[in-house]
Amino acid sequence: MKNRIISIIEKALGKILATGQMGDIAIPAIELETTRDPVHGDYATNIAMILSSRLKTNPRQVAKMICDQLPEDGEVIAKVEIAGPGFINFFIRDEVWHAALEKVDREGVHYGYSDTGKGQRVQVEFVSANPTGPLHIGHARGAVVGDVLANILQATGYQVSREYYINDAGNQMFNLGRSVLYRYYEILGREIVFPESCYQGDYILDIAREIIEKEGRIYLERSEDEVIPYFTDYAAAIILAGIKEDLSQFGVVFDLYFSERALYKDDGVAVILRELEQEGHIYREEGTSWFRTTAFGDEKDRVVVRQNGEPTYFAADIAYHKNKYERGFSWVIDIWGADHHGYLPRMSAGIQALGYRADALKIVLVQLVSLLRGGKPVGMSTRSGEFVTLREVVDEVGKDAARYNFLMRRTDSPLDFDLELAKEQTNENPVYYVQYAHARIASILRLAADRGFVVPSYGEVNLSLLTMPEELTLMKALTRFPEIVAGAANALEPHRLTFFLNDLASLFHSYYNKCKVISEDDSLTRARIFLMKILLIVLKNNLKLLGVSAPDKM
RNA sequence: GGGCGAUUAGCUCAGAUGGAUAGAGCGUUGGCCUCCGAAGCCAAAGGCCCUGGGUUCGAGUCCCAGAUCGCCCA
Repeated sequence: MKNRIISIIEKALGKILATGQMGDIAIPAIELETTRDPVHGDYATNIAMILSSRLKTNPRQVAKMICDQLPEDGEVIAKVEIAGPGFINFFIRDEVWHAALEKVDREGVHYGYSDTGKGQRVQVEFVSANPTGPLHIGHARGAVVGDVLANILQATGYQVSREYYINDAGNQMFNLGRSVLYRYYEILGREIVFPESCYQGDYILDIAREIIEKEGRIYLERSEDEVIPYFTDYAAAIILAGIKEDLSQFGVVFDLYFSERALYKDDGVAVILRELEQEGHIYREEGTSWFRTTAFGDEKDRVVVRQNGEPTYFAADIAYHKNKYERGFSWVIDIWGADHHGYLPRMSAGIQALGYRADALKIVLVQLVSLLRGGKPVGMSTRSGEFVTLREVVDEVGKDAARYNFLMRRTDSPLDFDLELAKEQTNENPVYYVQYAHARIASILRLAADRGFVVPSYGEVNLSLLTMPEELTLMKALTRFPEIVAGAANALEPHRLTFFLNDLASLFHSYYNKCKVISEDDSLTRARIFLMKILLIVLKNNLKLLGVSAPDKM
């Protein structure tokens, strides 16, 4: 639609240039925007104002020249107006909007999808929490954002893979094993002081009990160093299984769980470091290996191997990202907590040193969540074991409300999550507003069916009967859905979908209160049923991208 | 001390590549169910878009400086 009008404008400009009235200037890119106020038509362009500033003439005069050259066939454009300082406003014929609904009807569950991604392989890595304890509310936001971004990218034609990176090779894993072992000692009666640095949560006790149940006291005899790796693996396996289970309850499923340990197999990390050293990206100083990240814009160089020979997380991350690209992903998206933002320049430097373009890695920072209950903050700390788990939140407020609440803000804006509010099934809770619209429409269609109406297809209704301003507004909004999805994908901003959804629901509720879909007039009723059918499709497709259910009754 | 982000209605927040009279929810006030689902709708009140400069036909949006808040780093 937009492009059609732009090309019409271009043609008009071409004619003017040919007459030489404007002298010899280049035509700038024509920008056509959708207007805010219907008084300004459907689309507007500022081209006359831009040209006039170059020509040093009156913008309205330039606009007049352009308008005079616009064709008058009236196939698409109903009216053109010059307004304000020199805008050219385009009014689109109603029939054009009617015709646009055909596409929605035809594409159905695929409406809104596009192929702009052209099948490029994209990896979205998210959550990636250490398997040292259950996921908590802070992880939940990242989980939803990653999941929905993946959905959106899929909808825009990318081939998407969801991945969870398991940091299972570091110090805190050792600490996990030690925590379980000490609880094991404790339960079996050995007197110990449980260190503060260890994980305090009850789940540690549960794991220790399970080991005792299955294997008894046999580990009491052996040395800590000998036993801890076993305890670590045992605990990590149980915790990871729990994480997977919690995520799946939350509607998040990964294609791959990638273990950090796999990177160290066959000396993998060391090999990559040697390669980078040969290429001059790494240098040594007093036994420490440094990555020259400053060469790629980082503020200082970073350690990759410590004096004791132990590689840093950064070293593993470089190896991991190399691995990602070697698996054929042309584009990699990492979802990080915003508190890691300081890590961004070195990661970018890392992949550039590996020879990949800086824009092959996109990092989405997700801001902190403050958990509230009835307006009061709920404390959280993994170590101390005082936290609200993802599982508890999902059990309490439900998957739909939880997901929707995390999607109501830009990802880079901090978010308050109030358990009481999210649980309330009232108008305080936006997810119900949208779901209610869906259920209401479904209910209308049920009633229509009872009255003997069959839901019609595009060719079976006369849409010119839909003359209410609300109906036209609704149609225009519905045809914007593909743009919204594409925009959300392009900007990696999932919240745009929730705002659009809210707008649609609002348009519908307003329309619903103004007139009745089912009336005495059969052909009008059929046209309106068709409009409701189309609206239902868009609501459902949008909700699906968010991973939120679209109930027919509630 | 350095870096990143934020600052828009009483509160929580949207404002896509700079556009015409600044948007929503909550809260407040007042209306709307004999009528397809009131988990809804309509209306009103409420704003030096943090401050000061700059860029230009035009700035909530872009640039610079400052203030305040949050986070990261030494």
